[in-house]
Amino acid sequence: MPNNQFKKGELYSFITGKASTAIARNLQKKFNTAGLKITIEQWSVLYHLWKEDGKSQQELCNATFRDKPSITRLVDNLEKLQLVKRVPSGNDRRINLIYLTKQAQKLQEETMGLAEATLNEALEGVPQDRIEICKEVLQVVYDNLR
Amino acid sequence: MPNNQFKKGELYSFITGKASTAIARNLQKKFNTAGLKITIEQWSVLYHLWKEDGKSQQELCNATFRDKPSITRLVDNLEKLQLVKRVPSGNDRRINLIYLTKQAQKLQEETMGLAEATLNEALEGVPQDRIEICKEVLQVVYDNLR
DNA sequence: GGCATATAGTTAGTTAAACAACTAAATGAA
DNA sequence: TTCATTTAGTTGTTTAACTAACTATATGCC
Repeated sequence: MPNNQFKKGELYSFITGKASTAIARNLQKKFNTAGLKITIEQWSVLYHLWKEDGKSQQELCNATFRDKPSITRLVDNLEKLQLVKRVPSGNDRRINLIYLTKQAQKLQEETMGLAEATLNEALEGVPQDRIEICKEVLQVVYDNLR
Repeated sequence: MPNNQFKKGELYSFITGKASTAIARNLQKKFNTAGLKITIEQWSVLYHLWKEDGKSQQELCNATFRDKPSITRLVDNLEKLQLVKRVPSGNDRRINLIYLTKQAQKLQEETMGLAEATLNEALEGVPQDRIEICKEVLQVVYDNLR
């Protein structure tokens, strides 16, 4: 018995993720306006390296929910921008460990401030308890499909 | 006074839209498995044409939250697949009206069933009232940033 | 009518995602 | 030790998004 909670007219936004698209575009514009020449996707990789760098590309795949070719090319472009460096692992010669450069470390504070500003705009007028419920529902969706 | 509702550790999923990415991938896999050779993005255009075709490309931009070059190329590819046809508007020679072919009309029922199945999997175990709140929050986010 | 402006759509260039096919290195079982 | 399997990462191809620059047509003001 399917839980037929969705009427057809309601399918669209959930599938296409208009809200997260709007958030990403807003943040990308803030980056551009601030003269920060990085993409949202590059930022999402840096985000996990700021928590702790020296991660392998595979670990970045898991953290960012991207496949291996996507991470290969994102790391390629981040290396071109001199924001990260690939360092071969001593233990396992298949593995690259990805380290932040000094320039990337400088980006953290500024971009995090812009990201918080975007979320504050996005969620203006939404009570905290409803935000919590929304986050929890999205987490279940992710866990159900992963 | 900003409503500083997000702590740093909670930024990531909201911005990157992992839940909607998971939904879109799941549905794309269902299309592939069923032998339906369309992308989610193409489906999102067809979705609005199934409601009513003969829309202009600009109307499709607004409906799908995409810019004009994206719609130009999606319509290009849908035309190559013989799923839509561009028809010049009689009133305004700048405008193309986009009409579904018979083949596209046949796709509607099957793809809508798969989309509902994806959403039922995604939302399994989530009570209806929490789904409603989540949808409303995402709508506010979209309205706030659009 | 004539001209500035706005609107509809296209084209070009860069970045990214999905998939398949590939190389190199590590693992594990006989 | 050897050989199949697994894991880490790369490369090639197609589709799509974003920006900027462009063409063609319509609108509105004088």
